[in-house]
Amino acid sequence: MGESSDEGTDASVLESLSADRRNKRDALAREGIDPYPVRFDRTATAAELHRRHDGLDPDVRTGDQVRMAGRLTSIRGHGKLSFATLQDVTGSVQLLMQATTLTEQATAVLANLDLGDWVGAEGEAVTSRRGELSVDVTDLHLLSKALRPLPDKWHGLAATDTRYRQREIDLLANPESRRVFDIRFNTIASLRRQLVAEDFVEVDTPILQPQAGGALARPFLTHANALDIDLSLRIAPELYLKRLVVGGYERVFEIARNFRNEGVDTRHSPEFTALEAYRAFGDVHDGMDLTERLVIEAARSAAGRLTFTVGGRDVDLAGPWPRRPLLDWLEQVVGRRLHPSDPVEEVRAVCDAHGVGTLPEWGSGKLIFELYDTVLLPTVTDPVFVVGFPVEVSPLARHSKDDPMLADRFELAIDAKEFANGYSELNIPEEQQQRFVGQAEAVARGDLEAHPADLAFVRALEYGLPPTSGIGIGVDRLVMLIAEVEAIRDVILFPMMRPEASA
RNA sequence: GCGCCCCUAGCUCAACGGUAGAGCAGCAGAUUCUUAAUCUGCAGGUUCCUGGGUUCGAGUCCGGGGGGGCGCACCA
Repeated sequence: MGESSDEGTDASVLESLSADRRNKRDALAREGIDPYPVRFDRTATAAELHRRHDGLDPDVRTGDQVRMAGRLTSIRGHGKLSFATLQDVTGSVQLLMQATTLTEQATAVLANLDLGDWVGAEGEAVTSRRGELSVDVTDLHLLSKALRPLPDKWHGLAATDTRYRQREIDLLANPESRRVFDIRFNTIASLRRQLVAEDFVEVDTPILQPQAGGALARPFLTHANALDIDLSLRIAPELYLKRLVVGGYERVFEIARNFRNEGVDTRHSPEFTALEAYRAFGDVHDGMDLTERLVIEAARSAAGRLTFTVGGRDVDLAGPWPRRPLLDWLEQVVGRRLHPSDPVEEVRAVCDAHGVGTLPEWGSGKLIFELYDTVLLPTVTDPVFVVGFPVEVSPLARHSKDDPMLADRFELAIDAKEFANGYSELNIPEEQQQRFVGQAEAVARGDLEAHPADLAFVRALEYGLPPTSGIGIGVDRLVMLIAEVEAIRDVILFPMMRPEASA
């Protein structure tokens, strides 16, 4: 927001609201009540209390003495009787506070309470006359003071930049935001659980790399002072993971934060999360099988269903998902069989006819890929595996046994977006070397996104990479689908933003 | 990068170019069954910043700057 806001110059209102809260805190301290106690022993969460006592008649005393802790989200003073809502990680429970039965300390704390304060409450589980499960509080502890007022309890927090910059209050004020991130973490937990169950080992590989490989993208650059060398932030963990397979880890995966120095929009974040998994002795078909299992089970586990609606479009994840050869599908749509071996001018003409923008240095394979990306992909809603991509745009994938210009590679398309990618890994060192040379020529032509030659990787292949199936899944996009949100920023806790105005 | 839109009280939002308002939150009071509690009263503002003008008058219209959103292009 405005910027003269540091230094306390804009001050007035917020300052006085905070001053009130500060004064209450200090008042308690003067009465000998520590406003920042070091610990509190909780004996029950809100969910546990509801589990134990839901369904009781009104005005019942259970005899169950509990100590609850959480944040105060609502206070309804009623003279000598007050109601409050205490919210913890599991849910919320009502506090019922009667002046006649509160301890002296509880009375003092209650008098100096504000919305947003962390409190610990001791008392008996009862139901109110209206039948709501409540804690009939006898003692009350301030656990930490909220010196700043929370957003509107009913309308929540709507200002988008505040939601992203101060995610903590977005989570506090907007249950919807909390729901989305619960789904995110459940999704990731499910992916991890499944892979571990299938004997994959979770590993971690370098984020700072001498050269960023494993994908085609512009990297972020940085510098290591100790070695006086330039480094890139990784754009994909692929090459290191395959080196681990060379080293004998037959099944590995990494849930990797990747960094790409490219556009920021609803579907792209410079910092995003990918799952990559490699499995020795498998091929591209095993990769598709694994991808389908992982995605379906993640959706079931995190959302409890397989149908989702995003932006008015219905997506059904129920399998098995169709597998469509790219060239067949393209033929149906453009009315002509294309192949990477076709003369560039002819493929380019098809691109022109379908309004696909091209660059002069692109070969037939790249042009075919662009046709897929801009003509075919946007028509997808339910999941489809597209198989058989030009080798020209797949520098790390094995060529197909019966067509050396096509790679044994799939992309998983859902809702007009690429969700996953995978292939039979190229494990022939000389061919990998040759592919890198081809990419180097692209660099020479000015292509900023060609794959750099990685000699350490080729050397690793020379020690022998077994036949290997590899997959990569875009975790953020998967979460967007399962949580039914349209902006990638809504599934990333702290998305990249310009810094707030400096003091 | 280009185009369109937005920025008003702590929060959510009003104000044909005409004295900046409401709800919630806050403060004071009433209230032992509320749960968006209710009732009475009070207070709360450099309208993101900055400069100029149609002019008597700018939150509103124009220029510059800042932040954000959406769309297009590149990308996953």
